[in-house]
Amino acid sequence: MSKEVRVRFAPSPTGPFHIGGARSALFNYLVAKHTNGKFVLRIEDTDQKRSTRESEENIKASLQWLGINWDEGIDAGGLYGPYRQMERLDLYQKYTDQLIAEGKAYYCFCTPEELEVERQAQMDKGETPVYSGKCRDLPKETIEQYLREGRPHVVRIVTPKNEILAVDDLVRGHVEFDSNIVGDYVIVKSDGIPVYNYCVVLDDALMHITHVIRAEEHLSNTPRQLVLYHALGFPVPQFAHVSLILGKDKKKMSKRHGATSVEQYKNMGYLPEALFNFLGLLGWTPDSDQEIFSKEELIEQFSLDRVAKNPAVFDIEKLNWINFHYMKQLNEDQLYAICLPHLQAAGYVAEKPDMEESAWLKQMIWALREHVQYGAQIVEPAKVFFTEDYMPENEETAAVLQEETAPAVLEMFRQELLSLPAVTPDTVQPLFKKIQKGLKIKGKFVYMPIRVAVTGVMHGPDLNVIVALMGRDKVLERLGRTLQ
RNA sequence: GGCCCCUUGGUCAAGUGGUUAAGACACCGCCCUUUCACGGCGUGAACGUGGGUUCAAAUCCCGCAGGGGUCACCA
Repeated sequence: MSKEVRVRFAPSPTGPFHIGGARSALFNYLVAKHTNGKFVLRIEDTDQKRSTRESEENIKASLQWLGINWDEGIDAGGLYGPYRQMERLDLYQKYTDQLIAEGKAYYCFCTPEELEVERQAQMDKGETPVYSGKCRDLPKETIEQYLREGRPHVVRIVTPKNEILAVDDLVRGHVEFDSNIVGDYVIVKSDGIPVYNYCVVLDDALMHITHVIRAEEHLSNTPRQLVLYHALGFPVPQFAHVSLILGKDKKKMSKRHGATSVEQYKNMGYLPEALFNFLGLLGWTPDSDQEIFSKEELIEQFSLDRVAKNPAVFDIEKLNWINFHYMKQLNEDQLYAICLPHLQAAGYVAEKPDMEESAWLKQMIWALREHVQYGAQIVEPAKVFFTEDYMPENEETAAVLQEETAPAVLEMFRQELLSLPAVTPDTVQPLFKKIQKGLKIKGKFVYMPIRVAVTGVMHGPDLNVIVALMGRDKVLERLGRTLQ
């Protein structure tokens, strides 16, 4: 048995939790669970300007909602904490001192202006901007003097020249980079806070992470990090760079593409199981035709060697299909819970419906379930029950009421309904047959005029169900309005 | 622009030298149905391009094109 697999998800809390982050977290989680390893959650909050506790909470809540639980990290504890980078500053400092003492890193006093000029010159020549190394060999006395003077400075890592930095990526294969394009980059900012590339390496190494599974945008960071692993003498973990999730236009998914945060999907009434399932299939395929996966099945079957190299477009239609599948498994109460908030948001239902109303709502929602792929979709079909200013939606629909037999049908239905002791789906259904026989017309000419008069549209659940749900008074009133 | 990654139907994708090039979503059609939907059945639809290698290439090699990512004292 080789050593335990330890993976991590290390988001920076700088905004709503993105769907792409969720997929990275999911893949890490699946690898951990599949191998009986550990999944660590670490917060990368060294960007003080953009990091917020609110975002951190959002990330945790989203992860929990999805059912992606972490074994170690924020709130969970563990042997290698703290798990928030800003709380690890002392640790970083120790290694920085060590690196400097060993001559593997050095103070740099170049001003941003100077650097900008250098960079621009290199860009103009069509070269990759790389730090010149100007401060690399500053005399010891000069350094000490500058330090005493309190000159602003950063710390840079010494990157060896003319080396090949190679990574054997678990999904991309062997990838090589030229160390000359890396240069002596900054590892500690002038405010004393270490930079991302430095923290990750230290943290991943110190937390004994064995597999770094992250989005492809980090692939080009890997050579930088490799330099650090070498300088610090830490073992290099396995890397797996998973391709990005794209929007419809094949560009990295962003706000322009509609909902991009996990929270938004939650709020739209998607089910966590569905998103979990969908995200799992985005960039990974089983070696079978299976499309619907429970969490357990995904854990059992997942493996990095079946992760696709090419980026995947986020296909909302497929998500809807998967979500619908899970929606069909809900019972009345569960479906009600998912749909209610949307009815309330639409202004159709009060904040706290009473017993009677919620009982009715449950029936109504249940009747519409075939039309609802995710919670928010309840609003459209439910509209007929709450809006009074409805009209036949188009000419074709309006024409139904112009049929020769329509008035007679509506009138007859009104009479029948009036004399019905109790209005239920079962008692209403026979009325249609009765009218059909009485007027000797096709069923379509019975159902359609009534349907349009009552709902304004030509489609929807069974008419008897609609009538029963709407109640006698409302139906009579609507029939009357049309008959005038 | 440099570096890096990617390229099979509209979308997700299987495929690792010989297949009628799977399957799913979507689309379209048919059936079911008072209607829409659900459900069932079915059709159409793909290897970016040019060169090689080979008896044989979606699969291997090279060029090109296209898309994407990244080049910070952001993560």
